[in-house]
Amino acid sequence: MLARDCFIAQAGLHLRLFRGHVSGMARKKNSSAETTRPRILDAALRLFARHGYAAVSMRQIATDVGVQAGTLYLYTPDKQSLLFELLQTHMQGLLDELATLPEAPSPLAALEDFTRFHIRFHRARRDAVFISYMELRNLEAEYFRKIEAMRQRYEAHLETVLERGKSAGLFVIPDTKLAAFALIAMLTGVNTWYREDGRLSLTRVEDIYWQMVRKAVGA
Amino acid sequence: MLARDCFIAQAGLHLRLFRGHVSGMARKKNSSAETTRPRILDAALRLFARHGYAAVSMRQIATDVGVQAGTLYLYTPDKQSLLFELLQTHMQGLLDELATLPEAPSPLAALEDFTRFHIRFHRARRDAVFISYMELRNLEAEYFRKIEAMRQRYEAHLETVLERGKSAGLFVIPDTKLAAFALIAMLTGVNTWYREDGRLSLTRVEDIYWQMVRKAVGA
DNA sequence: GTCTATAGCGAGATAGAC
DNA sequence: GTCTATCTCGCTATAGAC
Repeated sequence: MLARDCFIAQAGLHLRLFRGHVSGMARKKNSSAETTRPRILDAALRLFARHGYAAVSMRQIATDVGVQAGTLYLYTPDKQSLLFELLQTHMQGLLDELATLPEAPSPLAALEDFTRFHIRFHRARRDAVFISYMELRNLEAEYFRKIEAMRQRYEAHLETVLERGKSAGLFVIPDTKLAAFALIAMLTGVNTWYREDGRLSLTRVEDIYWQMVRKAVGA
Repeated sequence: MLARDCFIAQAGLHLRLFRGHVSGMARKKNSSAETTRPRILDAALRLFARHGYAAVSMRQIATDVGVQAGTLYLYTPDKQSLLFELLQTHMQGLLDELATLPEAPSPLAALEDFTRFHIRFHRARRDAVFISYMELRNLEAEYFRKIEAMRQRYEAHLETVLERGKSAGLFVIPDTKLAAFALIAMLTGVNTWYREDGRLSLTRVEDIYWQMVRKAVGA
């Protein structure tokens, strides 16, 4: 609680300092500054996914980026902020890309679009997905609520699709909320076993999962 | 490998010392010795599940049990052995209980039995399940392989059921392995949202999931 | 069988030189 | 903008008293 307030204050301060610095200078000669921060986030993403948030030290992240540990604190107020930013960026990207899906002509088409989108997006960002599911508990309460709210907006999209198909008499679903949970868990599960050099292409996997999804909702 | 042998040797040593002490004395007044080890495992299970293996300190486990940190090392050679024993015990329990399921009269009945068993068992041991999925990466290679092999034996059971139903013309399944992965992910997902005080009983949840499973395999 | 005490190490984070 | 140096803290694990 106290730690939380302290953290928010620090995050605000850091943001202000960082923006002021960028807008105040016209030079662009030393481009490492613009690329260091993304590289820190990339390294943190990969290391957190591989070893777990708690198991990764700031020193490891720094080594991976090629800077000293102290340098990290020019770009983030602390380790927790790094995690939160990764999760928030991931969830926002998920919602943004979902919003770009074209309006489907039918609930069935909308469900297929969602199925293929979910598999593709989650596969492409498997590290972020893994962190999103595993490290939520390491977020302080306020941050946790924000990420959780974004996740629920994503689930709500699928629920709406299912509800429409049910109302139109196309789907047979005993419980819309449970069906949404079940389908998302099933689709996300692809990440636990799929390998690029396996016997199936991702498109083929999409096809097979779509068949199972379609049958599961009784269409 | 070395660590494991070391652990067994030490556990044996400890057992011998302990027995010698008890048999040498007639008293039984201080019974804490028999209960301390299980209590350590219980505490570790709960804390690992809640905060993650790397985030939990031996001091926290000791505090939870009500002993000093140093005392833990009378019952386990190190922290990693604690994790491995929890995972192994869980997986063995899963396989043992699966083996007690009565022979089903048909592949459809066998699939229903599996579905309900999986939901019930995984719900009852959610902490161990969570650790099994999250903390595998914290195991050293040798330990990892052992747990992984047990998991594959469990999956093989479901694949066999699906294959039989497919051969009998009861199921329509484009790919048996993918269907097994998909169903297990879907069923395990119950743990992420189910609450004892929610609107649905676990039996009702089993019913609803079984309907979805049955339709997904085309039966 | 549990305690206190501590060795030895590495963590997160900060200060100030350049 | 990055470095070196360092503060303070908590960790795993061990030693030895009782």
